[in-house]
Amino acid sequence: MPELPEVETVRRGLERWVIGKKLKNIQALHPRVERPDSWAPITSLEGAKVTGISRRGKFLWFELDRPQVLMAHLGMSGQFLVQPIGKVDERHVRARFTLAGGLQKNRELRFIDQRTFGWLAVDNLTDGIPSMAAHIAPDLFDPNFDQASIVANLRNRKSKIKSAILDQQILSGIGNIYADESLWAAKIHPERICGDLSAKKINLLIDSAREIMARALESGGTSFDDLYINVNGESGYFEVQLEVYGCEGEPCSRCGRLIKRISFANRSSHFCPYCQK
DNA sequence: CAAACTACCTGACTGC
DNA sequence: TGCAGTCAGGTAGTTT
Repeated sequence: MPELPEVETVRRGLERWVIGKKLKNIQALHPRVERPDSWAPITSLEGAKVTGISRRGKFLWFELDRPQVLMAHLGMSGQFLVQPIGKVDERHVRARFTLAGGLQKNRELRFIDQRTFGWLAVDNLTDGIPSMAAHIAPDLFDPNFDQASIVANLRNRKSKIKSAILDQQILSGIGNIYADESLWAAKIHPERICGDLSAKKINLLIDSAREIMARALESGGTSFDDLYINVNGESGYFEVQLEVYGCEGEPCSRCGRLIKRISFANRSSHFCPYCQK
């Protein structure tokens, strides 16, 4: 569920509530909450102080006062919530950390995940990047994002453009919502072959994605229900600005034709059949 | 190798 | 009301 703007909203919330705290009484409450290739059980981080919260694409990690990091991915339904200790648990609490020290007392961090595609892990850094995120390309807001080389890379591909922009190893952060929204903004049909698009068109697509995600971030992310909420439990408001995602059968705001939904690569694509040839 | 497909889960909703 | 089918914001492993 969460894409870059939602994960970044969560990161900022964690930054505010968790930096400077020590992780205590760590509990893993579901057999799949830890990635099988975690370098150590998350409980081994007992007493670690959080010094920073970083992100690449949709991957998050907690920097600690020790060489390891606590790695996290929200998957389709993961959430972090900061709650008073002892407050009744939400329905799918998968892990818990008491936040010790600092000014606000008696708070705990909960990792909640209905569908269990999210995970936590202990990981190590190489050149500042955890091994579990090393295969993920820089995202559209990363200073290392090299747009010219990504455009060149895409122009050499034979896959459908939407599949390519969802591939986190080419460029990261874009998910199904922002892929559809960006393709609509750039007037590109999701099934167009990458190599058939001009460099200008691909640049427009990436610029559109960056601009749309920046606006979504200002609104606190996109959410339709309580499956995406920030660390304070609040929903984002960007859904009111969506042009195509979830708008099947509604008129396109540019041309008035009805938005269509098709299925490929096991997921839905929403687009305007007139604007996006 | 790149590209396409499948599996991994729970739960809400739709139509019969 | 029950039950089968569909759908959901993601990634990783396998197959072609």
